[in-house]
Amino acid sequence: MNLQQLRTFCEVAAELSFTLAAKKMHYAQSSVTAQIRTLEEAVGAVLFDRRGRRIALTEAGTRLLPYAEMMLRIAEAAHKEVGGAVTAA
Amino acid sequence: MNLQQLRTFCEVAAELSFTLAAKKMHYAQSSVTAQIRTLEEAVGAVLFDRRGRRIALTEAGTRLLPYAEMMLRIAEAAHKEVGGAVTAA
DNA sequence: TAAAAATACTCCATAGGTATTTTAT
DNA sequence: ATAAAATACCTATGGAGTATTTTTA
Repeated sequence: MNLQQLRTFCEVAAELSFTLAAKKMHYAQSSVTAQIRTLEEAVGAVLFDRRGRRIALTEAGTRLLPYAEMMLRIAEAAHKEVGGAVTAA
Repeated sequence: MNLQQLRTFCEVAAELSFTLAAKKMHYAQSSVTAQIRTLEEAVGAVLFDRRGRRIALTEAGTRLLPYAEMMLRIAEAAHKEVGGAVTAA
């Protein structure tokens, strides 16, 4: 599990489409597929139901979502807080 | 910035030693050095003062630490919550 | 001089891409 | 027939290692 996968996961969950998420994030569609698959392996659960051209969050995916969003928010906050640091105490 | 770097960062901050952190985490010492350097580049700040064989958290490092710990805690919680899922709603 | 961090380098795993195939509307 | 996801395959980057050098207590 890593932050980039979580970003992609959130985007796919928002769009409910691998293809649209890929476009928004400037990834190839196959890269999004791969990222989600890797994330699914990492957490040990299927995150999306693939039903032909429709996808939907599974229960596991639904549970993961708020955690993912939280981590991304914190990562962003950390980046701001620390990146602004001049390292002079 | 990724979770593995943050784990390593927390361990180094706890031990105040690249070498000890490497041992604990079963990394080579040079890998820890590299991870920290990459993380420093990612956040745009030096995280440790290297003073010969002593190292110490910089102010930026001190600021980052609680965020890193928080992200790791949430990641662990997410893993538990979701990994336990049977995906059957 | 001894212990720790940095550096130089090598190797391999994987992330990302393109092209194609499968699948369900 | 078409649009979306999966798959096959390739390449390049970088993550991790070993070996060595630099540094300072």
